Amino acid sequence: MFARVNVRPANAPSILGGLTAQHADFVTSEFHYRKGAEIYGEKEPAEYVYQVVSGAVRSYKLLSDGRRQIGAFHLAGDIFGLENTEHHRFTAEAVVDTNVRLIKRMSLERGAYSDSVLARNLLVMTTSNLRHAEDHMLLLGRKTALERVAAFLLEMDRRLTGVGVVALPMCRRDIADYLGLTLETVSRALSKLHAYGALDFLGSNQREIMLVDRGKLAQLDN
Amino acid sequence: MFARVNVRPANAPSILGGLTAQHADFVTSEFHYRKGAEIYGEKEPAEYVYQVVSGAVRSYKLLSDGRRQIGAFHLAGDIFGLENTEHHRFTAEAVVDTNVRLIKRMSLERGAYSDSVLARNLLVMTTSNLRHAEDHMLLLGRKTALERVAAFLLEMDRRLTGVGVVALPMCRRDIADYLGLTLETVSRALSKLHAYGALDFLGSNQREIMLVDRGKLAQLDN
DNA sequence: CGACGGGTTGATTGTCCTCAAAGCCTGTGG
DNA sequence: CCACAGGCTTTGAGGACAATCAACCCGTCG
Repeated sequence: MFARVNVRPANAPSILGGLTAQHADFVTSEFHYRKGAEIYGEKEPAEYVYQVVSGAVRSYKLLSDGRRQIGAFHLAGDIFGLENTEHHRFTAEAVVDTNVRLIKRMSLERGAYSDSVLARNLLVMTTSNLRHAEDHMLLLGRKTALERVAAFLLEMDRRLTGVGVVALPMCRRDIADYLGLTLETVSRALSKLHAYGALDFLGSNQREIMLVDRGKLAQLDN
Repeated sequence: MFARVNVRPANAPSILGGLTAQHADFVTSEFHYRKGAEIYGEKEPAEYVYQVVSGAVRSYKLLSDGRRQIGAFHLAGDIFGLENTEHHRFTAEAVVDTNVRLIKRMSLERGAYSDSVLARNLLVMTTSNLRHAEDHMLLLGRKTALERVAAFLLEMDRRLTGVGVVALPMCRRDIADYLGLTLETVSRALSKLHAYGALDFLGSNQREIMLVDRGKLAQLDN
Protein backbone atom coordinates (compact mmCIF):
# COMPACT_ATOMS: atom_id res chain seq x y z
CA MET A 1 0.00 0.00 0.00
CA PHE A 2 0.92 3.64 -0.03
CA ALA A 3 2.55 5.51 2.78
CA ARG A 4 0.22 7.85 4.56
CA VAL A 5 2.95 9.80 6.29
CA ASN A 6 5.62 11.64 4.38
CA VAL A 7 9.05 10.24 4.84
CA ARG A 8 12.41 11.92 4.54
CA PRO A 9 12.74 12.99 0.92
CA ALA A 10 15.73 12.17 -1.20
CA ASN A 11 16.20 15.79 -2.17
CA ALA A 12 16.42 17.14 1.37
CA PRO A 13 18.83 20.05 1.42
CA SER A 14 22.38 19.28 2.38
CA ILE A 15 22.46 22.69 3.95
CA LEU A 16 21.43 21.71 7.40
CA GLY A 17 23.14 18.41 6.99
CA GLY A 18 26.40 20.17 6.40
CA LEU A 19 25.51 22.55 9.13
CA THR A 20 24.96 19.88 11.71
CA ALA A 21 28.20 18.25 10.77
CA GLN A 22 30.27 21.39 10.98
CA HIS A 23 28.38 23.11 13.74
CA ALA A 24 26.91 20.36 15.83
CA ASP A 25 26.36 22.72 18.72
CA PHE A 26 23.86 24.69 16.66
CA VAL A 27 21.26 21.98 16.80
CA THR A 28 19.53 22.43 20.09
CA SER A 29 16.79 19.84 20.11
CA GLU A 30 13.93 18.09 18.42
CA PHE A 31 10.34 18.87 19.20
CA HIS A 32 6.92 17.41 18.57
CA TYR A 33 3.89 19.51 17.65
CA ARG A 34 0.36 18.15 17.62
CA LYS A 35 -1.87 18.72 14.65
CA GLY A 36 -2.93 22.38 14.62
CA ALA A 37 -0.39 23.50 17.21
CA GLU A 38 1.28 26.86 16.69
CA ILE A 39 5.05 26.73 16.33
CA TYR A 40 5.54 30.48 16.33
CA GLY A 41 3.38 33.53 15.73
CA GLU A 42 3.70 36.45 13.37
CA LYS A 43 5.72 39.28 14.92
CA GLU A 44 7.16 37.08 17.62
CA PRO A 45 10.92 37.42 18.04
CA ALA A 46 12.68 34.95 15.78
CA GLU A 47 14.80 32.90 18.13
CA TYR A 48 15.06 29.67 16.23
CA VAL A 49 15.25 28.27 12.78
CA TYR A 50 13.41 25.02 12.16
CA GLN A 51 13.61 21.92 10.05
CA VAL A 52 10.72 19.55 9.49
CA VAL A 53 11.71 16.02 10.41
CA SER A 54 8.32 14.46 9.68
CA GLY A 55 4.88 15.87 9.10
CA ALA A 56 4.01 19.23 7.55
CA VAL A 57 3.83 22.89 8.53
CA ARG A 58 1.87 25.84 7.13
CA SER A 59 3.15 29.45 7.22
CA TYR A 60 0.50 32.11 6.92
CA LYS A 61 -0.47 35.74 7.33
CA LEU A 62 -3.87 36.98 8.46
CA LEU A 63 -5.84 40.10 7.63
CA SER A 64 -7.63 41.81 10.48
CA ASP A 65 -10.96 40.22 9.54
CA GLY A 66 -9.57 36.71 9.48
CA ARG A 67 -8.82 36.21 5.81
CA ARG A 68 -5.79 33.98 5.62
CA GLN A 69 -3.03 33.57 3.06
CA ILE A 70 -0.74 30.60 3.42
CA GLY A 71 2.62 31.55 1.98
CA ALA A 72 4.15 28.11 1.99
CA PHE A 73 3.86 24.53 3.15
CA HIS A 74 6.97 23.04 4.72
CA LEU A 75 7.44 19.31 4.25
CA ALA A 76 9.87 16.77 5.61
CA GLY A 77 13.41 18.06 5.18
CA ASP A 78 12.40 21.69 4.64
CA ILE A 79 13.88 24.48 6.67
CA PHE A 80 11.57 27.27 7.75
CA GLY A 81 11.42 30.24 10.10
CA LEU A 82 14.65 31.64 8.69
CA GLU A 83 13.71 35.31 8.61
CA ASN A 84 16.93 37.33 8.77
CA THR A 85 14.78 39.81 10.64
CA GLU A 86 14.19 40.28 14.32
CA HIS A 87 10.64 39.01 14.12
CA HIS A 88 8.78 36.25 12.34
CA ARG A 89 6.82 37.44 9.36
CA PHE A 90 4.45 34.47 9.37
CA THR A 91 2.60 32.31 11.81
CA ALA A 92 3.67 28.67 11.58
CA GLU A 93 1.40 25.78 12.56
CA ALA A 94 1.63 22.03 12.36
CA VAL A 95 -0.70 20.74 9.64
CA VAL A 96 -0.55 17.24 11.09
CA ASP A 97 1.41 15.76 13.98
CA THR A 98 4.88 16.98 13.20
CA ASN A 99 8.44 16.58 14.41
CA VAL A 100 10.69 19.59 14.14
CA ARG A 101 14.37 20.19 14.72
CA LEU A 102 15.37 23.54 16.22
CA ILE A 103 18.49 25.61 15.64
CA LYS A 104 19.27 28.68 17.69
CA ARG A 105 19.25 31.70 15.43
CA MET A 106 21.95 33.56 17.33
CA SER A 107 24.43 30.81 16.67
CA LEU A 108 23.59 30.94 13.00
CA GLU A 109 24.20 34.67 12.84
CA ARG A 110 27.47 34.36 14.66
CA GLY A 111 28.49 31.50 12.45
CA ALA A 112 27.71 33.43 9.30
CA TYR A 113 30.27 36.07 10.19
CA SER A 114 33.11 33.66 10.62
CA ASP A 115 32.03 31.02 8.14
CA SER A 116 31.58 32.17 4.56
CA VAL A 117 30.15 28.78 3.57
CA LEU A 118 27.41 29.15 6.15
CA ALA A 119 26.78 32.71 4.99
CA ARG A 120 26.48 31.43 1.46
CA ASN A 121 24.01 28.77 2.56
CA LEU A 122 21.83 31.33 4.30
CA LEU A 123 21.75 33.29 1.07
CA VAL A 124 20.93 30.20 -0.96
CA MET A 125 18.02 29.30 1.33
CA THR A 126 16.66 32.83 1.31
CA THR A 127 16.93 32.94 -2.47
CA SER A 128 15.08 29.66 -2.71
CA ASN A 129 12.26 31.07 -0.59
CA LEU A 130 12.23 34.16 -2.76
CA ARG A 131 11.96 32.14 -5.96
CA HIS A 132 9.00 30.25 -4.56
CA ALA A 133 7.28 33.46 -3.54
CA GLU A 134 7.86 34.97 -6.97
CA ASP A 135 6.31 32.00 -8.70
CA HIS A 136 3.42 32.05 -6.28
CA MET A 137 2.73 35.72 -7.02
CA LEU A 138 2.21 34.79 -10.65
CA LEU A 139 -0.17 32.02 -9.62
CA LEU A 140 -2.15 34.23 -7.24
CA GLY A 141 -2.28 37.21 -9.54
CA ARG A 142 -2.97 35.66 -12.89
CA LYS A 143 -3.98 31.99 -12.89
CA THR A 144 -7.50 30.57 -12.95
CA ALA A 145 -8.81 28.27 -10.25
CA LEU A 146 -8.20 25.17 -12.35
CA GLU A 147 -4.68 26.26 -13.23
CA ARG A 148 -3.90 26.94 -9.59
CA VAL A 149 -5.05 23.53 -8.45
CA ALA A 150 -3.16 21.83 -11.27
CA ALA A 151 -0.01 23.76 -10.33
CA PHE A 152 -0.50 22.85 -6.71
CA LEU A 153 -0.74 19.14 -7.48
CA LEU A 154 2.39 19.26 -9.59
CA GLU A 155 4.24 21.12 -6.85
CA MET A 156 3.21 18.57 -4.25
CA ASP A 157 4.01 15.74 -6.61
CA ARG A 158 7.50 17.13 -6.98
CA ARG A 159 8.06 17.82 -3.30
CA LEU A 160 6.41 14.82 -1.69
CA THR A 161 8.24 11.63 -2.30
CA GLY A 162 5.13 9.86 -3.43
CA VAL A 163 5.59 6.70 -5.41
CA GLY A 164 3.12 7.79 -8.03
CA VAL A 165 0.71 9.04 -5.41
CA VAL A 166 0.39 12.42 -3.79
CA ALA A 167 -0.59 11.96 -0.14
CA LEU A 168 -1.68 15.43 0.84
CA PRO A 169 -1.24 16.19 4.52
CA MET A 170 -3.48 19.27 4.42
CA CYS A 171 -7.24 19.77 4.17
CA ARG A 172 -9.10 21.55 1.39
CA ARG A 173 -9.28 24.77 3.36
CA ASP A 174 -5.50 24.88 3.69
CA ILE A 175 -5.11 24.29 -0.02
CA ALA A 176 -7.63 27.04 -0.68
CA ASP A 177 -5.83 29.52 1.54
CA TYR A 178 -2.59 28.66 -0.19
CA LEU A 179 -4.09 29.17 -3.65
CA GLY A 180 -6.18 32.24 -2.89
CA LEU A 181 -9.45 30.36 -3.40
CA THR A 182 -12.28 28.93 -1.29
CA LEU A 183 -12.38 25.32 -0.23
CA GLU A 184 -15.45 24.73 -2.38
CA THR A 185 -13.67 25.99 -5.47
CA VAL A 186 -10.71 23.72 -4.74
CA SER A 187 -13.04 20.77 -4.35
CA ARG A 188 -14.81 21.57 -7.60
CA ALA A 189 -11.52 21.93 -9.44
CA LEU A 190 -10.35 18.55 -8.17
CA SER A 191 -13.63 16.97 -9.26
CA LYS A 192 -13.22 18.55 -12.66
CA LEU A 193 -9.67 17.25 -12.98
CA HIS A 194 -10.94 13.83 -11.99
CA ALA A 195 -13.69 13.92 -14.62
CA TYR A 196 -11.10 15.19 -17.10
CA GLY A 197 -9.03 12.09 -16.44
CA ALA A 198 -6.03 13.84 -14.97
CA LEU A 199 -6.22 12.21 -11.55
CA ASP A 200 -7.81 9.54 -9.42
CA PHE A 201 -8.79 9.53 -5.76
CA LEU A 202 -7.42 6.60 -3.81
CA GLY A 203 -8.01 6.85 -0.08
CA SER A 204 -11.31 7.11 1.67
CA ASN A 205 -10.51 10.66 2.77
CA GLN A 206 -9.86 12.06 -0.72
CA ARG A 207 -6.36 13.14 0.21
CA GLU A 208 -4.51 10.49 -1.66
CA ILE A 209 -4.43 11.47 -5.25
CA MET A 210 -2.91 9.59 -8.12
CA LEU A 211 -1.78 11.78 -10.97
CA VAL A 212 -2.95 9.69 -13.87
CA ASP A 213 -1.96 12.16 -16.54
CA ARG A 214 0.69 14.67 -15.59
CA GLY A 215 0.68 15.97 -19.15
CA LYS A 216 -2.86 17.22 -18.78
CA LEU A 217 -1.95 18.93 -15.54
CA ALA A 218 1.20 20.45 -16.99
CA GLN A 219 -0.76 21.81 -19.91
CA LEU A 220 -3.02 23.66 -17.50
CA ASP A 221 0.00 24.89 -15.59
CA ASN A 222 1.40 26.93 -18.50
CA MET B 1 4.55 72.77 -9.59
CA PHE B 2 5.12 69.14 -8.83
CA ALA B 3 7.94 67.11 -10.21
CA ARG B 4 6.87 64.71 -12.88
CA VAL B 5 9.99 62.64 -12.74
CA ASN B 6 11.04 60.82 -9.60
CA VAL B 7 14.19 62.14 -8.07
CA ARG B 8 16.73 60.37 -5.96
CA PRO B 9 14.95 59.41 -2.72
CA ALA B 10 16.35 60.22 0.67
CA ASN B 11 16.03 56.61 1.81
CA ALA B 12 18.08 55.09 -1.00
CA PRO B 13 19.97 52.09 0.34
CA SER B 14 23.48 52.72 1.50
CA ILE B 15 24.28 49.24 0.29
CA LEU B 16 25.42 50.12 -3.16
CA GLY B 17 26.69 53.43 -1.95
CA GLY B 18 29.01 51.65 0.40
CA LEU B 19 29.76 49.21 -2.34
CA THR B 20 30.82 51.81 -4.82
CA ALA B 21 33.04 53.40 -2.24
CA GLN B 22 34.78 50.21 -1.20
CA HIS B 23 34.70 48.42 -4.53
CA ALA B 24 34.74 51.14 -7.11
CA ASP B 25 35.84 48.69 -9.76
CA PHE B 26 32.52 46.83 -9.47
CA VAL B 27 30.60 49.65 -11.06
CA THR B 28 31.02 49.22 -14.74
CA SER B 29 28.89 51.94 -16.25
CA GLU B 30 25.67 53.86 -16.38
CA PHE B 31 23.12 53.26 -19.06
CA HIS B 32 20.02 54.89 -20.43
CA TYR B 33 16.89 52.97 -21.39
CA ARG B 34 14.03 54.49 -23.35
CA LYS B 35 10.49 54.09 -22.16
CA GLY B 36 9.42 50.51 -22.78
CA ALA B 37 12.90 49.20 -23.49
CA GLU B 38 13.83 45.77 -22.17
CA ILE B 39 16.75 45.73 -19.74
CA TYR B 40 16.94 41.97 -19.51
CA GLY B 41 14.67 39.04 -20.27
CA GLU B 42 13.46 36.14 -18.18
CA LYS B 43 15.86 33.21 -18.36
CA GLU B 44 18.69 35.27 -19.76
CA PRO B 45 22.00 34.75 -17.99
CA ALA B 46 22.29 37.16 -15.09
CA GLU B 47 25.48 39.05 -15.82
CA TYR B 48 24.77 42.31 -14.08
CA VAL B 49 23.06 43.78 -11.08
CA TYR B 50 21.36 47.10 -11.59
CA GLN B 51 20.50 50.23 -9.70
CA VAL B 52 17.91 52.74 -10.83
CA VAL B 53 19.43 56.20 -10.99
CA SER B 54 16.32 57.93 -12.28
CA GLY B 55 13.05 56.71 -13.75
CA ALA B 56 11.30 53.43 -13.00
CA VAL B 57 11.51 49.76 -13.95
CA ARG B 58 8.96 46.94 -13.93
CA SER B 59 9.89 43.28 -13.32
CA TYR B 60 7.40 40.76 -14.61
CA LYS B 61 6.65 37.20 -15.54
CA LEU B 62 4.45 36.08 -18.42
CA LEU B 63 2.21 33.09 -18.91
CA SER B 64 2.25 31.44 -22.31
CA ASP B 65 -0.94 33.21 -23.38
CA GLY B 66 0.35 36.64 -22.49
CA ARG B 67 -1.08 37.15 -19.03
CA ARG B 68 1.42 39.24 -17.12
CA GLN B 69 2.27 39.54 -13.45
CA ILE B 70 4.49 42.40 -12.41
CA GLY B 71 6.37 41.30 -9.32
CA ALA B 72 7.82 44.67 -8.42
CA PHE B 73 8.44 48.22 -9.51
CA HIS B 74 11.95 49.53 -9.02
CA LEU B 75 12.24 53.24 -8.34
CA ALA B 76 15.16 55.64 -8.07
CA GLY B 77 17.76 54.19 -5.74
CA ASP B 78 16.44 50.64 -5.90
CA ILE B 79 18.68 47.74 -6.77
CA PHE B 80 17.24 45.03 -9.00
CA GLY B 81 18.28 42.03 -11.04
CA LEU B 82 20.08 40.51 -8.07
CA GLU B 83 19.09 36.89 -8.60
CA ASN B 84 21.73 34.70 -6.94
CA THR B 85 20.88 32.31 -9.73
CA GLU B 86 22.45 31.80 -13.11
CA HIS B 87 19.49 33.24 -14.93
CA HIS B 88 17.09 36.11 -14.46
CA ARG B 89 13.71 35.09 -13.13
CA PHE B 90 11.91 38.16 -14.44
CA THR B 91 11.88 40.36 -17.46
CA ALA B 92 12.81 43.95 -16.63
CA GLU B 93 11.65 46.92 -18.68
CA ALA B 94 11.92 50.67 -18.32
CA VAL B 95 8.52 52.11 -17.39
CA VAL B 96 9.65 55.57 -18.47
CA ASP B 97 12.95 56.89 -19.74
CA THR B 98 15.32 55.51 -17.14
CA ASN B 99 18.96 55.72 -16.14
CA VAL B 100 20.51 52.63 -14.68
CA ARG B 101 23.83 51.84 -13.10
CA LEU B 102 25.33 48.39 -13.83
CA ILE B 103 27.47 46.19 -11.62
CA LYS B 104 29.15 43.06 -12.91
CA ARG B 105 27.71 40.10 -11.08
CA MET B 106 30.90 38.07 -11.13
CA SER B 107 32.70 40.72 -9.17
CA LEU B 108 29.92 40.71 -6.62
CA GLU B 109 30.16 36.95 -6.19
CA ARG B 110 33.89 37.07 -5.81
CA GLY B 111 33.61 39.94 -3.39
CA ALA B 112 31.09 38.10 -1.25
CA TYR B 113 33.60 35.34 -0.56
CA SER B 114 36.30 37.61 0.71
CA ASP B 115 34.13 40.35 2.13
CA SER B 116 31.68 39.31 4.83
CA VAL B 117 30.11 42.78 4.88
CA LEU B 118 29.27 42.47 1.22
CA ALA B 119 27.95 38.97 1.79
CA ARG B 120 25.78 40.33 4.54
CA ASN B 121 24.47 43.07 2.27
CA LEU B 122 23.53 40.58 -0.40
CA LEU B 123 21.53 38.68 2.19
CA VAL B 124 19.86 41.85 3.44
CA MET B 125 18.81 42.83 -0.06
CA THR B 126 17.50 39.38 -0.87
CA THR B 127 15.59 39.31 2.41
CA SER B 128 14.09 42.68 1.62
CA ASN B 129 12.90 41.37 -1.75
CA LEU B 130 11.49 38.31 -0.02
CA ARG B 131 9.56 40.38 2.49
CA HIS B 132 8.02 42.40 -0.31
CA ALA B 133 7.01 39.26 -2.18
CA GLU B 134 5.48 37.77 0.97
CA ASP B 135 3.37 40.85 1.57
CA HIS B 136 2.37 40.89 -2.06
CA MET B 137 1.19 37.28 -1.91
CA LEU B 138 -1.26 38.29 0.81
CA LEU B 139 -2.48 41.16 -1.33
CA LEU B 140 -2.87 39.02 -4.45
CA GLY B 141 -4.45 36.08 -2.69
CA ARG B 142 -6.83 37.72 -0.28
CA LYS B 143 -7.48 41.42 -0.80
CA THR B 144 -10.35 43.02 -2.73
CA ALA B 145 -9.78 45.35 -5.66
CA LEU B 146 -10.31 48.45 -3.54
CA GLU B 147 -7.96 47.20 -0.85
CA ARG B 148 -5.27 46.41 -3.42
CA VAL B 149 -5.41 49.85 -4.95
CA ALA B 150 -5.35 51.52 -1.53
CA ALA B 151 -2.34 49.43 -0.54
CA PHE B 152 -0.65 50.29 -3.80
CA LEU B 153 -1.09 54.01 -3.26
CA LEU B 154 0.29 53.78 0.25
CA GLU B 155 3.26 51.79 -0.98
CA MET B 156 4.02 54.34 -3.69
CA ASP B 157 3.49 57.17 -1.25
CA ARG B 158 6.08 55.61 1.00
CA ARG B 159 8.58 54.85 -1.73
CA LEU B 160 8.27 57.88 -3.97
CA THR B 161 9.62 61.03 -2.45
CA GLY B 162 6.47 62.92 -3.20
CA VAL B 163 5.91 66.13 -1.30
CA GLY B 164 2.34 65.19 -0.49
CA VAL B 165 1.78 64.02 -4.03
CA VAL B 166 2.27 60.62 -5.59
CA ALA B 167 3.55 61.07 -9.13
CA LEU B 168 3.03 57.62 -10.60
CA PRO B 169 5.43 56.78 -13.40
CA MET B 170 3.37 53.81 -14.61
CA CYS B 171 0.13 53.49 -16.54
CA ARG B 172 -3.07 51.85 -15.33
CA ARG B 173 -2.26 48.61 -17.09
CA ASP B 174 1.02 48.32 -15.23
CA ILE B 175 -0.73 48.95 -11.94
CA ALA B 176 -3.33 46.36 -12.85
CA ASP B 177 -0.71 43.75 -13.71
CA TYR B 178 1.03 44.48 -10.44
CA LEU B 179 -2.18 44.11 -8.44
CA GLY B 180 -3.64 41.13 -10.28
CA LEU B 181 -6.53 43.16 -11.70
CA THR B 182 -7.58 44.70 -15.03
CA LEU B 183 -6.89 48.29 -15.90
CA GLU B 184 -10.62 49.07 -15.85
CA THR B 185 -10.94 47.78 -12.31
CA VAL B 186 -7.98 49.89 -11.21
CA SER B 187 -9.53 52.94 -12.82
CA ARG B 188 -12.86 52.30 -11.14
CA ALA B 189 -11.23 51.79 -7.77
CA LEU B 190 -9.36 55.08 -8.10
CA SER B 191 -12.59 56.88 -9.03
CA LYS B 192 -14.26 55.31 -6.04
CA LEU B 193 -11.46 56.45 -3.73
CA HIS B 194 -11.77 59.90 -5.23
CA ALA B 195 -15.51 60.00 -4.61
CA TYR B 196 -14.86 58.66 -1.14
CA GLY B 197 -12.63 61.64 -0.45
CA ALA B 198 -9.42 59.71 0.00
CA LEU B 199 -7.54 61.28 -2.90
CA ASP B 200 -7.52 64.01 -5.55
CA PHE B 201 -6.25 64.00 -9.11
CA LEU B 202 -3.89 66.82 -9.94
CA GLY B 203 -2.28 66.53 -13.34
CA SER B 204 -4.03 66.37 -16.64
CA ASN B 205 -2.94 62.81 -17.15
CA GLN B 206 -4.41 61.42 -13.93
CA ARG B 207 -1.06 60.14 -12.71
CA GLU B 208 -0.46 62.76 -10.09
CA ILE B 209 -2.48 61.83 -7.10
CA MET B 210 -2.74 63.70 -3.84
CA LEU B 211 -3.53 61.50 -0.89
CA VAL B 212 -6.03 63.69 0.88
CA ASP B 213 -6.85 61.21 3.61
CA ARG B 214 -4.26 58.55 4.28
CA GLY B 215 -6.35 57.32 7.20
CA LYS B 216 -9.12 56.23 4.88
CA LEU B 217 -6.62 54.41 2.70
CA ALA B 218 -4.94 52.79 5.66
CA GLN B 219 -8.28 51.56 6.94
CA LEU B 220 -8.86 49.80 3.64
CA ASP B 221 -5.37 48.37 3.75
CA ASN B 222 -5.97 46.30 6.89
C1' DC C 1 -6.09 67.89 -38.56
C1' DG C 2 -6.26 63.03 -37.48
C1' DA C 3 -4.15 59.14 -35.35
C1' DC C 4 -2.71 57.27 -31.16
C1' DG C 5 -1.94 56.26 -26.37
C1' DG C 6 -3.97 56.56 -22.09
C1' DG C 7 -7.93 57.01 -19.14
C1' DT C 8 -12.87 56.76 -17.67
C1' DT C 9 -17.37 54.95 -17.63
C1' DG C 10 -21.31 51.92 -18.93
C1' DA C 11 -23.48 47.38 -20.00
C1' DT C 12 -23.10 42.66 -19.83
C1' DT C 13 -20.87 38.34 -18.82
C1' DG C 14 -18.59 34.93 -16.24
C1' DT C 15 -15.84 33.03 -12.68
C1' DC C 16 -15.61 32.35 -8.26
C1' DC C 17 -17.78 33.16 -3.64
C1' DT C 18 -21.48 32.39 -0.43
C1' DC C 19 -24.93 29.84 1.58
C1' DA C 20 -26.90 25.49 2.18
C1' DA C 21 -27.60 20.52 2.33
C1' DA C 22 -26.09 16.01 2.28
C1' DG C 23 -22.65 12.11 2.40
C1' DC C 24 -18.80 9.75 4.36
C1' DC C 25 -15.50 8.43 7.82
C1' DT C 26 -13.77 8.39 12.50
C1' DG C 27 -14.14 8.28 17.11
C1' DT C 28 -16.76 8.13 21.34
C1' DG C 29 -19.96 6.81 24.70
C1' DG C 30 -24.02 4.49 26.09
C1' DC D 1 -22.38 -3.15 19.05
C1' DC D 2 -24.79 0.67 17.61
C1' DA D 3 -26.06 5.58 17.82
C1' DC D 4 -24.52 9.85 17.18
C1' DA D 5 -21.58 13.87 16.90
C1' DG D 6 -18.03 16.26 14.52
C1' DG D 7 -14.68 16.98 10.95
C1' DC D 8 -14.04 16.95 6.22
C1' DT D 9 -15.62 16.79 1.59
C1' DT D 10 -18.73 17.20 -2.26
C1' DT D 11 -22.37 19.25 -4.77
C1' DG D 12 -26.10 22.52 -5.87
C1' DA D 13 -28.35 27.16 -6.21
C1' DG D 14 -27.94 31.89 -6.22
C1' DG D 15 -25.36 36.09 -5.91
C1' DA D 16 -21.45 39.32 -6.17
C1' DC D 17 -17.36 41.12 -7.67
C1' DA D 18 -14.28 41.69 -11.10
C1' DA D 19 -13.55 40.71 -16.17
C1' DT D 20 -14.89 41.64 -20.71
C1' DC D 21 -16.61 44.29 -24.41
C1' DA D 22 -17.51 48.74 -25.96
C1' DA D 23 -17.96 53.67 -26.35
C1' DC D 24 -16.17 57.96 -25.52
C1' DC D 25 -13.06 61.67 -23.82
C1' DC D 26 -8.76 64.05 -23.51
C1' DG D 27 -4.05 65.45 -24.54
C1' DT D 28 -0.01 64.82 -27.46
C1' DC D 29 2.41 64.57 -31.53
C1' DG D 30 3.35 63.71 -36.31
